Amino acid sequence: MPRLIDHDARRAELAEAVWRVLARDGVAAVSVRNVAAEAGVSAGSLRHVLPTKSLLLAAAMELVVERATARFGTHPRDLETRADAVALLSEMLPLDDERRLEMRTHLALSAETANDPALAELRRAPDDGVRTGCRVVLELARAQGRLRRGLDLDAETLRLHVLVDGVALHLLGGLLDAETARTLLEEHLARLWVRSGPRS
Amino acid sequence: MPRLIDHDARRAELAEAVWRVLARDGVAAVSVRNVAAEAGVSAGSLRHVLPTKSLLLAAAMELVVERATARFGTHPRDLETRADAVALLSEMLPLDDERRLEMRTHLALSAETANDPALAELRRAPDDGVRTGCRVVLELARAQGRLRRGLDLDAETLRLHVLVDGVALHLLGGLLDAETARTLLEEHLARLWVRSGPRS
DNA sequence: AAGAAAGTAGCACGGTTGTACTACCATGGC
DNA sequence: GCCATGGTAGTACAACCGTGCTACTTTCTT
Repeated sequence: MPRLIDHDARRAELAEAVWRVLARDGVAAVSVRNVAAEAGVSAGSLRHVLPTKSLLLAAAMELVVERATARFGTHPRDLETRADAVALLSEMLPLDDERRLEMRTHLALSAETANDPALAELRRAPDDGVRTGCRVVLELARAQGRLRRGLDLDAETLRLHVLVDGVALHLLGGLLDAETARTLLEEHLARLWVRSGPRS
Repeated sequence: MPRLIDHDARRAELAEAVWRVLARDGVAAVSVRNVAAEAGVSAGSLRHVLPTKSLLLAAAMELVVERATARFGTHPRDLETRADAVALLSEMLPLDDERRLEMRTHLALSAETANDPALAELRRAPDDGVRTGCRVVLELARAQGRLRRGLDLDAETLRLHVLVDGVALHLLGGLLDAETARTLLEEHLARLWVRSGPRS
């Protein structure tokens, strides 16, 4: 047997190369050759792991979801203060380079959905992830008695999801800075929280 | 002199052809030849009006802004009820095929900004347009005495802008239907309006 | 030590791309 | 009637695309 490589790790490296090319040079520059060069391997070698371009793009999209859910999953889950809830939600915002790359990839490849049936299925995954992320935050808050009574959790999840995506889009476009983004989330949650009862 | 054509009209036809190819087949399919075929002319003829691909894409982007501002500008401007305000804001949402095409174009070409310096400048125009649209709605409401006192118009414009973009994104992604989109706007405005005083 | 398997690199292919350039056509002013 | 001119179409070219295929290298098993 020859040297074995970790296929998953390799796929991740190549997917990240897609992210970088995408962000730096645009969708049009995402070719098998360019991505291979960015990853420091030959095109033939890349094709050994990801045989078609469609699979390459799918891997790039899948890694976005994987990284985002991992990040969200390892975040501490006690919502001591409202700021903790904001911090948890902020995990889904493009606040550093890594997350900006991920979101740009998500947006660009979502647009390419029409062309590539393999991407069509994956398009829903990030949206679903953010949706359940929002829901989880609200459910945690409710479990800890922070939420006002009589709130429709479905409706509030939807509203929060719209807000988070709107803020994310504006962050990516440079229309918002991190601080005001935080404030927007904070103010939104303030309307859902119990009226500063015991200590929140 | 030979037959003269209306260059502006021609540019608009070609820009709309870009929209359609973009939405139907994805960004990758937007080539000079494909767009020319979609518009029913030859590539050579297209190049006579839009000499480079960069200019073609810029024309597609410019038409988005042009159409959107025209639509917003001709909308009746009396905010008799809150529903009128919602209707005015809805002008900026992708609620019909034309506006869906426009938004998809805006999103896709924004992502391509890195590649094309000519697009980089145009990227801000749609954002600025929506922003001032939101501001205009709030200013009209205030002028007609519908707004609560003590509101920071800058801050509220920003919040409304985030909401409108979030709703627009969700509409385009099929995560929202027109009716709930309308409700979201309505509820947001309800918090800014005077407490149903004289009759609103 | 030897061979088989896994990984790598690279070339070849048909096709498409953006753009330059040229020939052709239709029309308006003289 | 004619020709200059704006519009149209088509071809040519170098570059790049995705993908198939083949040689070469490396390493583990026997």
